[in-house]
Amino acid sequence: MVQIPEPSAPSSPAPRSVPTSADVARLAGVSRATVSYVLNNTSAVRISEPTRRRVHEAAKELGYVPHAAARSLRAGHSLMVLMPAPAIPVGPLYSRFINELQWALSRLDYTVVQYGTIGLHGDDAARAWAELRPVAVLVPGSGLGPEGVALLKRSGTRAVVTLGPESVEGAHALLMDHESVGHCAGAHLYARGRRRIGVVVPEEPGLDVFSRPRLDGVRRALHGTDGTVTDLPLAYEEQAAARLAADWRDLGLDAVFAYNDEYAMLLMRALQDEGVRIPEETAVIGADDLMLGRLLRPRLSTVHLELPSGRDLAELVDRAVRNPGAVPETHRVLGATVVPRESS
Amino acid sequence: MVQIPEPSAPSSPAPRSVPTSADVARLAGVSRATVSYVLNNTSAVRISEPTRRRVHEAAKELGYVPHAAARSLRAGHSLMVLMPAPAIPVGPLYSRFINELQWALSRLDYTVVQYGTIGLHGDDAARAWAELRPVAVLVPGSGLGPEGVALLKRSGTRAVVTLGPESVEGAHALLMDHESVGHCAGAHLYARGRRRIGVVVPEEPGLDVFSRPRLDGVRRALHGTDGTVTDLPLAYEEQAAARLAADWRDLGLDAVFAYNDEYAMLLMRALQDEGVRIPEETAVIGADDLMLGRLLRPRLSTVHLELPSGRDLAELVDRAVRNPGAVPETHRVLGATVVPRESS
DNA sequence: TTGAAAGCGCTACCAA
DNA sequence: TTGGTAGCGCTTTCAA
Repeated sequence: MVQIPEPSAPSSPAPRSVPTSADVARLAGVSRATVSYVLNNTSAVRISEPTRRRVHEAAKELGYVPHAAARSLRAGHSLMVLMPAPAIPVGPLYSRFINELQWALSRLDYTVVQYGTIGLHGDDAARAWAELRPVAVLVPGSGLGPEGVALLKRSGTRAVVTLGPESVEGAHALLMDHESVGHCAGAHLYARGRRRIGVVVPEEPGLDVFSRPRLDGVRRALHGTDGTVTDLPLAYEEQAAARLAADWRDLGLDAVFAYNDEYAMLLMRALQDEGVRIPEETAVIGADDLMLGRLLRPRLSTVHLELPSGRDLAELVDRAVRNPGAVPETHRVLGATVVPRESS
Repeated sequence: MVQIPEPSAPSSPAPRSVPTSADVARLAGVSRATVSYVLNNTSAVRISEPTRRRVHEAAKELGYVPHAAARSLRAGHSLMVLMPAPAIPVGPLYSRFINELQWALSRLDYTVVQYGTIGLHGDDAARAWAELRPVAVLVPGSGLGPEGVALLKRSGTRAVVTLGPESVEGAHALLMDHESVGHCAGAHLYARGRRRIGVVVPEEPGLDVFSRPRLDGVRRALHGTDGTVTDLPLAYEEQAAARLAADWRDLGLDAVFAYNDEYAMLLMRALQDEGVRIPEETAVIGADDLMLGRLLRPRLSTVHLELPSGRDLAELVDRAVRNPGAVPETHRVLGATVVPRESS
């Protein structure tokens, strides 16, 4: 435990302590109860106007700020919605989604907190979250098991919502089915007459949560046809891409689903440098529909992802919080549609 | 205020309340004090092994999780380091930095919390942060004034650190001087013999915090020379770039600093589509040194940014927390160096 | 209209 | 080695 020294050093000018509602009460010449009534605009109680003014002035003079922990301790609950902070760099798509969600939740009076839980896994993470007694927990990705959900609920969390590939017992689920992304891409390539399809699988750790299902999706799309699927491990580096491109013709592929637009750009560049003609020799398709892809030549075909609207998710959370006994909802929320452009 | 109904609905199976340390004590047949000693491994007190076991078993059986708010209320402080969650989509550079910082701070026993404060501004935001009684607050960008800092400090925050263009009275400052980024780029282009230099200024709101200083930096680099600087407002859209490119030759520019690599790619593509030869007719340089730039043809020159290491910042925070009376430190932390490639 | 006081869950002091 | 208990800051019931 970190030792925090008391502010006894003579260097600090005026280590006077943090003002409490009692200080405000004293200065205003009223009781703490009155202070609370005034500052919270308690409607059940009428306080005379002069008193209100005195309290407000005292609070302002002292720079009084209420203590959230004390308040929620007393209240027995907070309106905190907790999300683990993403451990991997996250694209503009997801950033936008988070922002929208925060906005929508704050309109409903909730407070969104992203909690950095790097290094904690599974139930340890769940326990750490539970210590904060959030009213709801939103967990992107996998990693939270049924035990974690149970733990949270026993600690008073009224709604647990997962955003990930699969639903978890006891939790609401927003199924982001990345398998469908792969399926989309695979079906598209097959429809375009491609038969030997490569699928880039990023070597970066943490991305397998998405890349595995995307690969599986392509496999499913090609299942029972005369097409084949080859997985292509690839690190997000120029040389790795160059190596892959050098061997390209030996692989005998006529199409590739490159995991996402960024990997697609990386690979496409390497292929072009190697003289592979796109889309004639090899069709390329990415995913995420980044601006980036429109700027490539040939323009990159992609799979457009439709994330749930922040407002919808906020409403789901609110509903779940108000009715914690209800049976968990499960929604498929990842709309995947092909945006055909020039590269496929 | 959102009304949270008591779990009285018959639908919820067992709305038994959240176990407290008193419950654990009761089940283990010991006092709450003993429970606290055991679960916190208090070294000043020796508890017999059988008792320890009983307590641990009881805690596990009940699924007991301590209540962070109660603990920090009692302790008088928390080890929470608060950051406002970024409101704009943030690049991989910054994501990496945040992660590193979180990791480093958690090694020092701090807990990093990103607090969503969309819609709150200036002192309102500061007040909202202060309610959580964080031990330290890290504020990227501008937007926090001296009053906000004072407010936080009066509420017990022991360290306020800003990461932004300018230092704020009373707070430690990590000066991210984007002016130097522009200066770098401008000096580079001038050295390459360019004289009529355009500077892309994104029209997206929220980016002016960075774009303004970058523009100023270019101006400073060219000040007192025979070079000229023209600002080029540009939205991050294909058509906007196409319009700008269509007028390009009329502008009579021989170089452009495109704010960052993404805008550089957008503009470069539009220019190439317009038949403008790069770098012969117009030199292009971006910033951020994204992978992206290396994949363009010609390869994009860029300004590489060196953010402070998360570990260093974590140590600054720790130092500041332990010695809150000390005079605020100010560090310039944004290393900017040109990476010349083929586009300039 | 205002005040006194209980108590949220926890830790740490003091006593046994 | 263990237990009793005060009190962190706040809200809210009950009395005045």
